[in-house]
Formats: sequence, C-alpha cells, structure tokens
Amino acid sequence: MNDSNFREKVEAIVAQIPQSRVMTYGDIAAVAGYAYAARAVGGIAHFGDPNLPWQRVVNRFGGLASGYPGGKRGHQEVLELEGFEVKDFKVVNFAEKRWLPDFL
DNA sequence: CGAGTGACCGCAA
DNA sequence: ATTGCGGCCACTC
Repeated sequence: MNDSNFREKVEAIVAQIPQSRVMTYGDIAAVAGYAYAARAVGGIAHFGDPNLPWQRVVNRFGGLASGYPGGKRGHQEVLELEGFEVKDFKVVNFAEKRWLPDFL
C-alpha cells in the first residue's frame, strides 16, 4: 500500500481534487508523506499522468505553474474554464479554494 | 550506477 | 520591498 509510492499517492490526491478547488505542491507533498518534496510533485506532474487535473495544482502563492503545457497562458485559460478567477497569473480567493483530501 | 534537472519552498542579506 | 541562495524529493538521461 504505501511503500514509498509517492508517485501513486500524489496522482491519487490530484485525481481526488474536486472542481473549483486547488491544492499546493507543498500540501500534496506533505499529505503524501514528504513535506519537503514539493519539487518531486512538480517532477511527477511533468512526467506523471497527463489525464490528471494538474491545472488544479498551483504553487504556494496560488500562482500558475511554469512548465504547464502552453505556459502560464495555457494554465490560466484552463483555470478560468474550471471556474476559477485568475488575476495576474494568480488564483483569486485562493485561500478559500484551497482543499485538503478527505482521507487525511 | 552516477549526475543533472525541475510545474517548489523557506530563509537571508 | 526585492533579489539571491540552498535544500529537500523524485524522475530522466
């Protein structure tokens, strides 16, 4: 079950993120078991399953990601389609839209 | 097997 | 206030 399947854990969490909700890399890493593995989450995001809603994953400032397909530009577009309000490459009311997994 | 990279985070000057 | 540096983890070449 949880033999350092950091990758599966992160993918599972991201896949469970509800719509209109966002999570930070640090939070996901912490929930996965490694509070300082935010970078690893980013790496998984790039080489992980592209079907997962990585668009709901943002950095600690609620800002957009750097390497998202299409750049911040594309990320912002998708976020707005998800129902988010993006302002200056940052999610508005990000603190209120922040979400934590149930199984935690 | 070893080294480098990265969609990050936190602190210091 | 802004800029720069180091450090943690996993993945790829």
